[in-house]
Amino acid sequence: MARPPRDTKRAPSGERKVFRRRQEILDVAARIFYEKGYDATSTRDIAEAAGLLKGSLYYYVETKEDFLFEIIRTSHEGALATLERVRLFEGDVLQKLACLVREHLAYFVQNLVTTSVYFREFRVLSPERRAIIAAEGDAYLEFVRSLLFAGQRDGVIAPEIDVRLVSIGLVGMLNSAWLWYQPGGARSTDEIADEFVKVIVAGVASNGAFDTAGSASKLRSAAVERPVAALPRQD
Amino acid sequence: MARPPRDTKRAPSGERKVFRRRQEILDVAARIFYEKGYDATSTRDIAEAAGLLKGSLYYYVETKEDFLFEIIRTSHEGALATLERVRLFEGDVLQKLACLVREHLAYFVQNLVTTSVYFREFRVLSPERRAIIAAEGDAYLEFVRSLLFAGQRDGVIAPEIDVRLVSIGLVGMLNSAWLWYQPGGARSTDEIADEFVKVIVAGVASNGAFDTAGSASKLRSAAVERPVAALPRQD
Amino acid sequence: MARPPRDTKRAPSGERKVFRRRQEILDVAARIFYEKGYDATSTRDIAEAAGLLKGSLYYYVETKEDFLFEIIRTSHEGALATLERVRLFEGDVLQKLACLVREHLAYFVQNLVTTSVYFREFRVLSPERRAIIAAEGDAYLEFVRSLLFAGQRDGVIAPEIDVRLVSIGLVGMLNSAWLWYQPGGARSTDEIADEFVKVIVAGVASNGAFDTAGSASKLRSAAVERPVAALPRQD
Amino acid sequence: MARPPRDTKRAPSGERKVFRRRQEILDVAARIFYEKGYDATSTRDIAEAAGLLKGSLYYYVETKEDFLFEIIRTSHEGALATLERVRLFEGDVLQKLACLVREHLAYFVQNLVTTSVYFREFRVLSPERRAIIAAEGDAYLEFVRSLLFAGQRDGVIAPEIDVRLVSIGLVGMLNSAWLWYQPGGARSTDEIADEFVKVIVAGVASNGAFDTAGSASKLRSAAVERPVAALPRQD
DNA sequence: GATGAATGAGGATTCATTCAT
DNA sequence: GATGAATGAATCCTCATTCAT
Repeated sequence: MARPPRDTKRAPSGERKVFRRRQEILDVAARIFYEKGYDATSTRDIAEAAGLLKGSLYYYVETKEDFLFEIIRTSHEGALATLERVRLFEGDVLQKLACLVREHLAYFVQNLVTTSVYFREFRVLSPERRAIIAAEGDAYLEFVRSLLFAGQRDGVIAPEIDVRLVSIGLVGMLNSAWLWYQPGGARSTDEIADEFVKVIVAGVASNGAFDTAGSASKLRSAAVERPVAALPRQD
Repeated sequence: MARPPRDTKRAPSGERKVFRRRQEILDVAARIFYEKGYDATSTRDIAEAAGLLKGSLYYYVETKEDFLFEIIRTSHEGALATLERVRLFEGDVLQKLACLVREHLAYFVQNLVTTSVYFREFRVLSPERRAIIAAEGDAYLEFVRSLLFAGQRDGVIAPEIDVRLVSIGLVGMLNSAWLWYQPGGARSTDEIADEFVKVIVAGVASNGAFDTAGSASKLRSAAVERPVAALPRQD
Repeated sequence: MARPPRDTKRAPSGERKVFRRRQEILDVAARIFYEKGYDATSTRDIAEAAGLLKGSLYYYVETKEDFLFEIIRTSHEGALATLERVRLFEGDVLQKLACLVREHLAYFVQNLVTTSVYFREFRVLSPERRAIIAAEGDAYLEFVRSLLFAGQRDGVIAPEIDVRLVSIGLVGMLNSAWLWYQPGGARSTDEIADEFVKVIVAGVASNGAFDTAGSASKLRSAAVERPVAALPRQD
Repeated sequence: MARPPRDTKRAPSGERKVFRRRQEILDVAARIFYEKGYDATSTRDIAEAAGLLKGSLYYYVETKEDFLFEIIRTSHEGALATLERVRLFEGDVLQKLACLVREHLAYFVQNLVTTSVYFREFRVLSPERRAIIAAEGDAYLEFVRSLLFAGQRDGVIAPEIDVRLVSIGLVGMLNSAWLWYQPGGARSTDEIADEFVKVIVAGVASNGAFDTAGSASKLRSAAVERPVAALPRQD
């Protein structure tokens, strides 16, 4: 018999009910933010959609921004969690890369509303909160980089590739999904992912080297200081 | 040589003066939108930065949204104009593709403020105005597609690539630049572009084909109905 | 005796309270509109007079025009309601006509503020709202007409009278009351009404159908202090 | 050869031109006030309709209210001038009364725009200006009264009538014309006037003093399409 | 847990008016 | 005579937030 996870002092079912209600409201809020944008959404909109009055929201939350933060944090953490599956994936670097692409896109698709809110509204968060998300988010980019570095070490990824820049581009590409993915589209997520995998892996793999000698200038290895946020970070 | 009949004394310099002042204000507005976001920017912020009073802005503009629209439209049209240079570029498809990547990134870098405002705030535009931009914007994606199709016809681009999806991914990748590009970064735009070119071209080129057969599921050829917006479109 | 199931504890007194407060504010607004005119009255004026802040008005109303509409609608419906008493009045057509004049004037006098606001500001209402009022309002004129027509049928009203035109003139005359009626004037409403009755009935009655002397109460000769402006004056 | 009336020191034609232009602008303003109401009309509306810019109006006028005052004053003086014709009319009191009704209505019809503006907007004038108009205006009512008193002296007007009240009612009736008169209506002004004359004269005349049948011109029975609003309707 | 009533600061916008040119 | 650019005060309205009940 599982115990209620935390804070069990009393009124366990009561507390859980509040928790559930709160989650309901957050879901409602996410959907409205998704549809109208954060700034264009009033607390009244949220309250009405959740079936209570404006003022009553403040039982669950302290400021309107709290809604946004909770939504973004949850979305972000979910995205980071997909990395775990990539880590556990058995295969070489290229296969892991393919796995990452698939997981990333799958997560987007399954969480389109919150993911979109995250990407659209990240910047309205307070600097402090932005920093919290950003810190976690760097881990994602770091993971991609380490994957690419490992691939170079293993010889399956072209050595002339600038890992920092390419990882940014790759993540940027995947992160654009919320802008074009259509829930009822003609392709399954898997099909979309496969297509991306094809191009990305071919792009970075060493055995498929394309002679870009002519067009590429000599690359110094200096890093781009403030690269793309990680998976879901956008600032 | 006859002089233009009337309006000559005042109108040209006069009209130009309003025009110039208006442009000044638009530039100021763009910068503030860039720094604080559209919704967080008050008309008073703009007015003060431009050296007039709140109300005086309305001599140049009818609504606050007009500022945004003007900024976005200009940014968007500038981006579309880069396609002309790609069209005129002499070379095969892969070289043209490389050219497009360079021009795209160069435009972003040189117009970071307006481009960023465009991407961040596109959705606050009224549906009508969004539609205006979107309509023009489809041309960009269409161009990329025709380029890839031509490459497949010429045999330089892998035939198994789904042009629609890949063009979306490619454009999505380039469009993410505003999120990570740092004006004073260690890399020149050319270097960054070269890096992207390397990966992209390698990714789509047929001669460097990577065997993705294992990872790719069977692809049906149905199109994605409403794929990513064009270059600068985002909705 | 079962109590109404829910909402009973709070709702009735609660709802009534808002309702009452709203009515208070409407009354205050009517008075200020009466004194300064609608356009010259700011929401701040209303709020201050009602003892709240500008913004707080919008808890009770959605736009400033709502105040006006509510005032006018109430005034209008009250006026229409007087017709009921005329309908129930026992007597011949001429006596009913006399009754109508008295009721009409009595209503004006007892509701001078709202009636005046109605007449002064009717045109600032939106076309939609104007139409709502107007639709109801036609009933009044229609009633007067049917009364006059009935009188012609009965032979008590001169057959050569154009009922449509005369009813307009009659109503126009009564409706001018708000322009000249003085609350503290030397004449009672009854006396004023009698005077009008005399002239109107004499004006429309067939020869000999109405005994002027009988219907008039004893008139004192005191003047109405601030009567209607002259020809075109209206204040 | 008539000399320019006043202020002939110099630039007679120049001054006249300004005068004419000013009158043009006043006419334009009157029409817009008539259509939209004074408060809803901006100086820009007037300027545009007159073919110049907002600021340029102030060459002709010092404040927006000046437009209104000029319009109302002109309208008012024109109305008063009709009294002259009534004074000169040869006939007994009842005939003079009939003449007054006709002149009054004729003036309204021929000056519907300015008359309506006068009635609608009189109250937005400053107290000082209102007083100016009002002072002149009392003469009108005074004239009507003296007419009725004379009629009582001559025995053609019923002695039991309260002249003050009845004159108010009579004028109120005539003054309501702007609310219901329709330029393209089925009745001529004369026909309308005759109808009013019939009732009014019958209403005030001593028994048998006035032959109703004789004074009325032949009446067609066509209806007035959009007559006065109902009781409290005013549009 | 939720409501109802209000707050108070700030928002975009309007507009009569001015005045140097 | 008219323009163009700006003023500055006022306007209606929005909205996140509070708190006694």
